[in-house]
Amino acid sequence: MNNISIYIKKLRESGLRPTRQRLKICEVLFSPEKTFHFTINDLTKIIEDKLSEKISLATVYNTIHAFKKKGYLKEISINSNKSYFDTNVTEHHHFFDEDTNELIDCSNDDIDSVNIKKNITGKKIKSVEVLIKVASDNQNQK
Amino acid sequence: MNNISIYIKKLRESGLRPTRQRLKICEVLFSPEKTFHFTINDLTKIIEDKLSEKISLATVYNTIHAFKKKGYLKEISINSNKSYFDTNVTEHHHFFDEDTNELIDCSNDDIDSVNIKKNITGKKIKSVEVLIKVASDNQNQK
DNA sequence: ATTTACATTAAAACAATTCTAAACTGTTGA
DNA sequence: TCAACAGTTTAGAATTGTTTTAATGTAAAT
Repeated sequence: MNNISIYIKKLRESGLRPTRQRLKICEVLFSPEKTFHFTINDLTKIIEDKLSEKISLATVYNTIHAFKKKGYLKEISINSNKSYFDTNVTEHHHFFDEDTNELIDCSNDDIDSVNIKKNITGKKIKSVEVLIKVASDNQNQK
Repeated sequence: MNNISIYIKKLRESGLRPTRQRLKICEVLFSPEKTFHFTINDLTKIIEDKLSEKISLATVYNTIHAFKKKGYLKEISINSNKSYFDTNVTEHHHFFDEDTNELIDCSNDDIDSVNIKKNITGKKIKSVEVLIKVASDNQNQK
């Protein structure tokens, strides 16, 4: 199965028709070997560079949201004015570099698995996210 | 030392002069026995109820930011359009109820302490936050 | 090919936050 | 005491990220 068919499959499974714009979004998101983090703004810029034409923000937002809902993307919990997404949808945690505003994946070498001993009654755990904020030694906490 | 003097001390230590508006903010934040979570909007509403007059958003924002910088308040990492703050500044973690958009403190009974094995070179760990998202059993992940 | 339901788009709306500029207040020092 | 200054409050404007809207365009089913 070639890349395009995979993209079409992902789009359909997310309830979306494969269109030129959405396939381009897929190419940017799912063709790189390494997973990565992005904001909507980042993504739009990358797509417009590759496409050499404008893409509507509304299209980007709606596609990203559908992928997130389907589980093809994860949104990272972070207090920022912007939303950060991750193409790595496996269970993992993050460092956040306050000097550069950059997210960095945590590997199993970096952190022991988190053990939740007790949950809220009547609720189900949907996700567990660890965010480790770091900064240069000589810098104040944000 | 009475409450007012404590508030004045906190304000001065945060680089702010004690004014009527700011003392009211302190009263709402620091007089309750139990710590709590709030958004700027929540806080503004509470203050206006107590004060029976309007307080400018700019005043609330500037005071909250000064307290956060000084460490008298913590901001919780969460992907939401709003910022959530916590008057509990001790190291602890949170449940986030996706049904009600409510933050709930995690106690030591709920979670084992998180062990970071390896850090990013040249950086210092500023904080470690765990966010456990929960929802009703019969509900989809947001 | 026609039809229908869904997509794309630019622009408007919206919400949280930050900025601005004018009026105000508390403090300091003549 | 009171002028002068530094910092404060305020309403409203500006900014930013995101969502909605309504008109036009396109994919896919018949």
